Amino acid sequence: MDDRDSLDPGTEFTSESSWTLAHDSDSVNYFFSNDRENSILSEFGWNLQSDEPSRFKDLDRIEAEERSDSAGNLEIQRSSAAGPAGSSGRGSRDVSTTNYPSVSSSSSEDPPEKSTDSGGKPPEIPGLEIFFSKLIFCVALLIFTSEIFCRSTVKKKGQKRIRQPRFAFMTKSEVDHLEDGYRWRKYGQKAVKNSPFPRSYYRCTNSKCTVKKRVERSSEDPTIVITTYEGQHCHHTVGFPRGGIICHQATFSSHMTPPMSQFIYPGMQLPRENPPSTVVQSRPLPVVARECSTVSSTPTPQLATDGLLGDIVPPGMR
DNA sequence: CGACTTTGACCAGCGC
DNA sequence: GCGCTGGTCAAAGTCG
Repeated sequence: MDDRDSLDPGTEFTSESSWTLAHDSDSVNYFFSNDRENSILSEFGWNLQSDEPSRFKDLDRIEAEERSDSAGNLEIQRSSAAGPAGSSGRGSRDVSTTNYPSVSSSSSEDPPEKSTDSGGKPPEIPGLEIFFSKLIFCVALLIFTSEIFCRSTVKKKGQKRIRQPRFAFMTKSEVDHLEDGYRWRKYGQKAVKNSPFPRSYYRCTNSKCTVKKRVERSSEDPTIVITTYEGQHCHHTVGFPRGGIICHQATFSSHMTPPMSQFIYPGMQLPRENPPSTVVQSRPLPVVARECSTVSSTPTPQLATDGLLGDIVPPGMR
């Protein structure tokens, strides 16, 4: 029996802007995707990838496919169809901006990132970009950690390398290494087959912590950063540079099953099991894998006034 | 000077 | 066994 069941993966809870946590019960990987094209995030040009959860594959399968098939796609749905067009990978993405509505995250009609050409300079809002980057990762990480602690890793004798549960997040970002509340030390970088972009390897700087993460750009859409976490943190997050500290409520241990409510701030809507301020709207999900939950978060486009995470982190958690 | 990044070398796993 | 690839190590370099 799996503790993760406490999350009730079948539960659907959603709100105005919903993110989908796709959960393939046979694998250990979870993917977030934004399933509303006009969600606030995508309005700002920031979106987790929208896709049918069923199209997401677990990482091991992805890797197997990558190995066996030169065309090994990560099944990343492009939000800007032309891929690398025009811009050379990192740092090149425009925060599409002029008025948000023009962005429709996952549709193929998106023109390739055009940028500054038409008329005036599009107003850049790096603050927003950073803000939503952090927002996305904060929320994703919260769920991720809550999930990851629900799973105990069984060590087998003789196994040389124990692969811990891994979780991948795809985020539209021009920043490769997105802030997630922990401090990381880079320990390697490798060129990846079939990708022009290198993959970076990070380890949590906490000496007792074995969590690793890999960061790479999608070869199909360089604006997408794929971050893969492996392992579990055994410590609190560190503060963000501007003073916020997130999710320090839980003292993590491998056998814990932290309820989602431990990680989710009051503004967020929670699964049914976690009553506080739960507002559940039943809403048909587009295509739902065997198990799929929609985790809501209602990010307001309002910018933080007291730090980039100021309005992400609930007051009680600061 | 410590923390962190860079980067080439090395090792292990896997498919052929 | 061999070669390819991913993952890690560790020395050197960089930065604040």
